[in-house]
This record gives sequence, structure tokens and C-alpha cells, in this order.
Amino acid sequence: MAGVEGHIRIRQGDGRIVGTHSHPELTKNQSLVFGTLNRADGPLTAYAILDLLRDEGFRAPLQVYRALEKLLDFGLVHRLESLNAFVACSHPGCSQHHAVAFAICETCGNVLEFTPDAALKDLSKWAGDCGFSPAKTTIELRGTCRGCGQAATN
Amino acid sequence: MAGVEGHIRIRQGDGRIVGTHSHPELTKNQSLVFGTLNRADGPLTAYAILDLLRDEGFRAPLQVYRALEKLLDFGLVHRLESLNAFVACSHPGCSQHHAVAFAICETCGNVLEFTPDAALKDLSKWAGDCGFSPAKTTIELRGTCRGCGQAATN
DNA sequence: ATACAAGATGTAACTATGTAACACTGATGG
DNA sequence: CCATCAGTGTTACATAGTTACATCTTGTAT
Ligand SMILES: [Zn+2]
Ligand SMILES: [Zn+2]
Ligand SMILES: [Zn+2]
Ligand SMILES: [Zn+2]
Repeated sequence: MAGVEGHIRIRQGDGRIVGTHSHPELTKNQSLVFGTLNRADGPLTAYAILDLLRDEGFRAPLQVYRALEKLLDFGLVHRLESLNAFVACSHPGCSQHHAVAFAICETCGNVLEFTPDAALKDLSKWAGDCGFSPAKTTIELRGTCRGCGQAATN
Repeated sequence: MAGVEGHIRIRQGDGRIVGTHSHPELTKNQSLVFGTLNRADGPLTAYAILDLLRDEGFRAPLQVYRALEKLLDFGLVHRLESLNAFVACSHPGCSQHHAVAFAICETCGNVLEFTPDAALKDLSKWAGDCGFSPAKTTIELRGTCRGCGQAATN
């Protein structure tokens, strides 16, 4: 087993398909994990993925973590540090964007992925000024999304 | 026990004292945890704090987590999401700044706390535009600090 | 074909991080 | 005196992630 074709639908939170990833080098377990994350409409913890893949033969957390490690390398998946959870990248050509930000609604659980160019530029400037070389940047906003905010005031 | 005076030195990574916090409402356990974080020259996990406070009578993680929860509320301590660890706030008048960023050196473990105003403004603008109300913003740069970067190229 | 190397997988055991539940204490205000 | 509340102590539990080792698969060199 070395190279199951991974051609997987990318959905928005509403289920609308907005793109696909085609990565020729996904192995069986990587495809299973990536497929699970794409079908989910929100972030999943590694153990949640494990439970969803019991029927496919998954038995141990390491099977999930190994697949996730590769998917993170490929840029197909992001880790949400403040949730200890993982989401499929929602940007179809994501291999490019190494710095990205997330807005996480604490009411409905939806996650919006965006690229805050100005913020990243400012952070880069700060880093340059004080001699810090960033390897990975984490930006996560926890709060309430438009829908949930409106619902609360109705 | 209700109100041990907490007047505690704030040190930089080099041990230099750069300020103090005076908070009249710190309880015994809160003072012990806060003091431990201030003496440390880097972030500590909750279990590391627990081990450092065994001699003071700490026995269970909840004693640490309960103190940390309050210290986080008071703004005296920050949580580093990407490390599952905690640091004393290095900004003496920190009660004000609710949004802050960290540059974490993966070589030496030092953490620099800073306030990236322009980045925060940009993120606020993005949030406003898409109806998201942020309650807490996490910004963490993982990389290499000036000293460690220079050491690597020497 | 045979042999080897690299990558992928399976499994058990373990460490690390964080919580729930319940009991107890000491202060505060009727 | 009694109710209440915040803080504390302790046990057990739940969640998250890793180490170690064996096996299997596939590509490649001989
Ligand atoms: Zn992405
Ligand atoms: Zn929402
Ligand atoms: Zn601070
Ligand atoms: Zn360093």
C-alpha cells in the first residue's frame, strides 16, 4: 500500500462543496483520516476521529496521529491549538499558505479559516525588529459568530 | 485563609526584576502558584508547578488548576496554548491588556510577551467585517530567538 | 529472483494534561 | 445560631499524546 488516490470534497460549514484536494500520495490511513475531517462540519479531536474510524479497522490513537502528522506536513489539515483538535484546510490551494488564522465560535463550534495578511505582516515586522525568526504562527480567535450573536440578541 | 498579600517580583528571562504585582486578594495557593511562575525563567506546565509545590503541601493537580484559573482571571498569568503551559505576565500593569502575543523560542524555551497593536487592529477589523465577536485572541509565534539564531550560525 | 532499505501499519503500554464529585474548613452576614 | 459562599483536600476519572517493538508493503539494487 503506497499511494491511494485522495480526491476529496471540501465543504463549507453549510455542506456546500467549495473545492477539492487531489493528492496522489495519500496512503490508506491518511485518506481515511482526511475524509473524516472533510465530512465533519467542524474540528475533530484525534480521539473523535479514532472513534469514527473504528469500523474501518482503526484501533489505536497512533494510527490517527501518524496520519495527521503527514496531513499537517502536506498542508491539508490544520491543528487548532486552543482546542487540541484538527480541521481540514478550507482553502483549496492551501499548500501555499503556511500562515493562517481561525475564528472559532464557542457557541456553534464552527470554524472560519482566513489569512490575515496585515496582521501577519505586523507580526513579521515585530519579529524582525527583535531578532526572532518565526517558524510557525498560531492565530486563533475564540468568540461568537454572526449567526450565534444574532440569535442571542433575538 | 482569605487574602494573603501578594507582592511578587516580576523577572525577565535573565532574572532581572522589571516590576512587581501587588494584588491584595491572592489566597495561599494562588500566591504559591504565582510565586512559582515568577521564579521560573520560562513557562511551566501545571504538573511541573505541582511538583515544585509538593514541599508546600500540594498533592493534586486541581490545587494548581484552581489557582491558575483565578490568576488567569486576574490577568496575572497567561496560558500558552501551543505548549499547554503557563507564564507569569511580564507586563507589570497587565490587568489592562487583554490581548497579547508571545514569541516562543523552541531552542532555549524563552518566551517574549508583546502587544502587537497593528495586528490586533487588523484582526478586529476582519472580525467586524464578518460579524465575529472575539472574546479571546491567541497569538503565538514559535521559532528561534536572536541569541539562539546567532549561536546556530556561529 | 533475492536481498535489502524505507515507509507504512498494528498493538500494547505508558506518560501527560485536565475534570468531576464530594467532603471539609473558615469567614461573613442574617 | 444558622445559612451561605469561597477556598481547600482527596479520590477517581477522562482526555490527549508518545514510546517501543513487531509486522507488512513496496521499491530498488544486485
Ligand atoms: Zn488552510
Ligand atoms: Zn456560532
Ligand atoms: Zn501579560
Ligand atoms: Zn532561544
